[in-house]
Amino acid sequence: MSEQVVTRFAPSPTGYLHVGGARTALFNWLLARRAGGVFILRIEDTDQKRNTPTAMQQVMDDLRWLGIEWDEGPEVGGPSGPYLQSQRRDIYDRYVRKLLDEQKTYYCFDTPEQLDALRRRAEAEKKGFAYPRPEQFPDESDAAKARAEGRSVTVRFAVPRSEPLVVRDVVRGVITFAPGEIGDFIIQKSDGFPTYNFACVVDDFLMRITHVIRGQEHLMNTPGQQALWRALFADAPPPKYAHMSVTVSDTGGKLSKRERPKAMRNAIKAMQDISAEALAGIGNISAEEFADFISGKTTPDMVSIDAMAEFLGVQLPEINIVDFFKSGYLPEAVVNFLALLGWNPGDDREIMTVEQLLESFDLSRLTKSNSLFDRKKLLAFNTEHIRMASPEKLIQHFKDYLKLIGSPVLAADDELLSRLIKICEGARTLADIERKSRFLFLKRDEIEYDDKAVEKVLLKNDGLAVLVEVREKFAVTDDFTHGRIETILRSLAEEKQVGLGKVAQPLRVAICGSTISAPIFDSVEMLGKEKTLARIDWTVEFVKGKAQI
RNA sequence: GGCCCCAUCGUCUAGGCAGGUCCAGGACACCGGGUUUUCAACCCGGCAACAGGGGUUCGAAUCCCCUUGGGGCUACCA
Repeated sequence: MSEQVVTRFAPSPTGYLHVGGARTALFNWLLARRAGGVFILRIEDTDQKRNTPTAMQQVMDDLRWLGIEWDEGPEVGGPSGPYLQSQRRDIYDRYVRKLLDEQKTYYCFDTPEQLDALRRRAEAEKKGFAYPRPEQFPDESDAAKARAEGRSVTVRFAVPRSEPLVVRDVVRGVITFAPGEIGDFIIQKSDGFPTYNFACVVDDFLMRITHVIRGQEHLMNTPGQQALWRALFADAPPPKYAHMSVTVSDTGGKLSKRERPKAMRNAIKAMQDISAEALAGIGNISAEEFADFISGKTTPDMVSIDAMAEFLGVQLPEINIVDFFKSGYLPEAVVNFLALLGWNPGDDREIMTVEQLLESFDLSRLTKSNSLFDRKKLLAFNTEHIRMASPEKLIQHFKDYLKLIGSPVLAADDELLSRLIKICEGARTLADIERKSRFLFLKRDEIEYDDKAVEKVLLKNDGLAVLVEVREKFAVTDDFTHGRIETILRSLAEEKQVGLGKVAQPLRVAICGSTISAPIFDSVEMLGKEKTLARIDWTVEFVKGKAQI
């Protein structure tokens, strides 16, 4: 029997791909690639209410950005399609029918209120809730009658109670659930759609999945799913299950999409004198919605949150994969970091390429305990991956990044881009490189002068006077090259018996508006004589005007 | 409340299954110093952990039990 490994990533399309999902996808992909197997992307869109139309595309884009390609799934097809569960309803219906005929499942007609009451009673009695299975299962005529009366009809799986349910987990070993502990769960909803627990089992079988790597939040689903598997596919061996540790946030609890709205809310609360009305306008939500958001009652969608954050200049914690892209991270760094969240190669290696991860990945080295998402470590990884990346790759990533954020640096040709990248050696993110370079591509009136920089560097310590001297020296040289510029600045500093910083900083602020830029000699050379002189003139004028006020 | 999982530096972890080689190793963070035209990067040094309590054993971070703490699930969500 061929032992081909088949894994899958099965997201529900409710929004962007977030770090937790990306890690799950990565581990499954790594295992499949490592084993020369098949990696499937399956979209679990069985909840009509939660699906968002653009989510599937977003998830696919994000996976591809990370370099995770699927062998079967949307857009690429495959022998077990369709890969959207919403398009497989007839398949699920057949299996529900089979189970119904075999008396392994039964119809239910409860209202939400009735179920609620049942749960409350269990809680009051300090017992776990398990649906009370009827002595006699309702038959087809009962179901037909209920439907005719407009009552909701669901189908529940009668979970075997003769013996404990035993789950063998790759990470956690043998886990035993007492008989009756896992209650009869719904496999078909009243709208006719299958539930996750059912569709998942059917599809894992039909798509011949051999390994399921997923988050620990699914551990409690496993005994039920395995029981279902035995009821449906007794002859086929179930997939091996590996439940990974959960990634927790530094603010406590499972890392989730709520992180960003939460941070936004806190930021708004911490701010003085901001107009609720204006902000609501920015976020394109009503005043009521805004008030509800601040009070914690509701959460606007991500577009609103992002718009408000951008308007207020608030840096929200990255949580979706696309957030990291926007912040200037390299996919290689994100992949590397994600891989080490709950897994390690068993030696001291940390910075690893995808190829190295592929060589080393092994299910037996998944860790059991939860891990905290440490952004600072990711930053360190990113710094290292920028350093390691080949010039070709880095320039491509940089261009993708510039395009994404709509940077003026996009105007640069490849030669200039590679020079910018080179002189910004040591950058932590692509955003650093962009920030240090963009002044070259701005018109004079687009440059924003940082008040503090002007104050500290130009108004104090004769900064302005030094700047004027620099201008005079620059004006009389025709050789406006890196070497010449360096000579001019260094000799001026020497002449004045001051450090180079005293000369370079005023010039830096003059040409880019801030104390942070690419190295000064390169910056001046790239900007060119004409623009440099013009910016100095403009700055001198601007600062003089400011000093008078 | 019920069920389940987990527990080594601030954080991610190695070591644990096959107890002595671990007065616990690495990385990030942090602190101090160096380098320096800014921000970074870089170099050197330092701080820092086996949750607590019982066992088992000649010997326990490693095995067992309890306590405590953290997390997950408890939906006609996935």
